[in-house]
Amino acid sequence: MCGKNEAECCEQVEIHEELLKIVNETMPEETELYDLAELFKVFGDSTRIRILFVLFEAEVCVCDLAHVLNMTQSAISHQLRILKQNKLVKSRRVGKSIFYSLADDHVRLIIAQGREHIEED
Amino acid sequence: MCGKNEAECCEQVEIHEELLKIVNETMPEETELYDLAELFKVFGDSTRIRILFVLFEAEVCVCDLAHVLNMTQSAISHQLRILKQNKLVKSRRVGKSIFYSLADDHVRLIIAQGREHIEED
DNA sequence: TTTTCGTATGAGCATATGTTCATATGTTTG
DNA sequence: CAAACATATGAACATATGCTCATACGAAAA
Repeated sequence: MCGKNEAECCEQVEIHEELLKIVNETMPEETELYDLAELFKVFGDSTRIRILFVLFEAEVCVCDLAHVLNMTQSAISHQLRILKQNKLVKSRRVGKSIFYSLADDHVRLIIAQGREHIEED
Repeated sequence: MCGKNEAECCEQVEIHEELLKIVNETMPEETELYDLAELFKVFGDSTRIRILFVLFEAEVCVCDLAHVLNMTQSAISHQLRILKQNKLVKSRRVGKSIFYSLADDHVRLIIAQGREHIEED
């Protein structure tokens, strides 16, 4: 580990204090950091990503999602719950079925940015 | 579970076929879906998010990151490895220290979109 | 060259996560 | 009301993940 005491690290003392100050000013609250990580965690699963890509095209019921993605109704349902809790999708009941759709356009934008990133070189 | 056979689901047959066709056309390759999820997984941890917020402000060495975020050098180093592998940060050596900085601006954009989303209502 | 400093990394452990299975809930139909 | 259908949910299990500890690596200084 570096430095013998708090202020001494990498032989930089002033820069250190400066950095601490700036970071303390710009770093979001603990709650927001946690919520942010929580949000991205939702995007961090290929099953949920696939569900979102289907919802980019149409409003569909759980049953169709399961069929199109070739997965169990239960698995899909569990993931939809997570997507809904994080307000990425919304649902409405039509008879026995429940149709899911995108909650807002941030979802498209975030995924678009992600695609741009991984398509570099 | 729904439907007795493949084409029969929620009493919708044609819509089903239509959906399958559209999804097959627009759904990215398995590899890309996996990479996308992998990328967002990187953003899905508050420690890494905090590291990125520091790098938003300045180019810093591992030691300073550990100090500013009040975490072990090892823990920070492990996370930096993940961030680097996914090309979110880059590094350069200066003497004994290694300075890390943002790899590109997609990082800022993605996090900005995320913040917008969680700040709704 | 040996020591010191800054960083990287592998093993181990505790926790988190995704899927399956069984079952519950809610709606429509007979 | 009972049966059938669509979806939701809890428990269990296997895998993934983040941190710690010990240690290795790499560069600079003695």
